[in-house]
Amino acid sequence: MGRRPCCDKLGVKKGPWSAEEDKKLISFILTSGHCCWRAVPKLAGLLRCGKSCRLRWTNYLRPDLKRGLLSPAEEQLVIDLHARLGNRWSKIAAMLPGRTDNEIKNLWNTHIKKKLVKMGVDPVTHKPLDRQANSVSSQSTATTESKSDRQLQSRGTDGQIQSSENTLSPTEASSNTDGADPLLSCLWEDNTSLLDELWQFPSNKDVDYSSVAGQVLPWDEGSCEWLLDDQALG
DNA sequence: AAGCGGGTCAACCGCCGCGAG
DNA sequence: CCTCGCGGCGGTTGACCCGCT
Repeated sequence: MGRRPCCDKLGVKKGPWSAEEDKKLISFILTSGHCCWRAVPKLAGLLRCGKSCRLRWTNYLRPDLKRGLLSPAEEQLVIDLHARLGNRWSKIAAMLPGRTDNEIKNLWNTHIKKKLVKMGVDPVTHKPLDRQANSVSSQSTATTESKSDRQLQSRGTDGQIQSSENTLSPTEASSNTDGADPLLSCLWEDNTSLLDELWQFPSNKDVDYSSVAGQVLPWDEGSCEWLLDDQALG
């Protein structure tokens, strides 16, 4: 016997979400919340699996999502956190307000990973590739994570992290968040008033993310120790 | 202009952990 | 203590886009 599917596969729609479905999901969650994801599609009148609804909401429709490219500082933080946490994307995402685990995971796999390899850094161990080969052969355990972090940071001072690939200035990065998906902005226009009443956190329109992307962030200081100290990360 | 290949990202799949019964 | 159901997580897939030849 195989594993029981998460939802009744019969009559469950798959694939990309339509504007109509998005609208239904948004208005349902804004008015009723999501007590139980399994029940959401039925109550919202969607032919979708509960998981699919949750994913769509958390990764795309959530009002506190920050869209657009990661700022160099955010990118550096992702690298730093990955060196400590590994592929625990949800934990990493938790440190980046408005970013989703899926988004960071995608970014890591498509962009940062290659960038690190290009820089000669192993994206898995965060150690220099050549040195790592030596350490593997000599079974050296002397290199600690913090050490590799420092190596990474020092590379940053060489202009590698803030390399020409990262030509996006903070202001450009923040302006990217303004260029929201036309569909989303359309959807949110319909719900803005509702949203303001129902949500504690502000909508995309109300947030000046330039204050995040453009100003000096705590992790700009070159370390996110304070974050890691404060949070229980298992 | 058409074909191809690489990059990007939304979405799915299946496993895992946790809490309730 | 055990079982079951649910939400969450990470890996993977596939459609779409874009630049290059």
